[in-house]
Amino acid sequence: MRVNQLHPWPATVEEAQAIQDRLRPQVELTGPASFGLVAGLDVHYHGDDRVRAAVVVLDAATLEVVEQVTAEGRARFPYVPGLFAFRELPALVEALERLKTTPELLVCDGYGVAHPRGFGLACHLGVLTGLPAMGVGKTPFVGEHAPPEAGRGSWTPITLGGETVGRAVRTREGVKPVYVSPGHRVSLETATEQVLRLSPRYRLPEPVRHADHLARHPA
DNA sequence: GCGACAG
DNA sequence: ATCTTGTCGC
Repeated sequence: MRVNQLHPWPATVEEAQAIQDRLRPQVELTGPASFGLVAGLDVHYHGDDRVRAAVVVLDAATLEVVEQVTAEGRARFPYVPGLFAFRELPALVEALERLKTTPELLVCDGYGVAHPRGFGLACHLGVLTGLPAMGVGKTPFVGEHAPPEAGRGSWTPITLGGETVGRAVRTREGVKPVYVSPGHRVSLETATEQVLRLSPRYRLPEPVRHADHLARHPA
């Protein structure tokens, strides 16, 4: 698929933050409610700064793999909480460009608008591709939330500065919740519905599990 | 000031 | 993220 050209690469924390602040107004929090093809994205780190990005496209109805690609690269930015996207973006964009199919939803390993400046990795990828995108985090990052009830499907809001920016969603009975937030062109309601639909069996959504596996053990 | 902080 | 064994449970 075609991805917008990457903006000039930031050399400092201030420049990276400025890019986030400049792109943030482009984020849309409404969009389609259902999707035919859904992509999971993940990045594996190895060595000092080597990264391998993986994108796996699934049929949303059957959860069968339709296409999978990887891309190798280097992390071109230090790890700074809140600027995490700048480590993974180049490799993920390169992998997306290798896709023959065009997914209708990107499920990212990380956060969307539940972010210190309201512009996490899922927002960044959504804006660059123009596709609906959502973030699924494995650990709490920003804001406040109460633990959801133990049953699968229960959730509680994640609030930040009085705003609801995401949800802690229980995808498996009695297992730690995942932290869901919209990235681009999806509502929080749809993101919640999708994470549950895509996680019929494990804590993490199938597309992300496939991407994680592929990034670690490339074909 | 200090610690904590998506992956 | 990564460095790492065994163990419990479905």
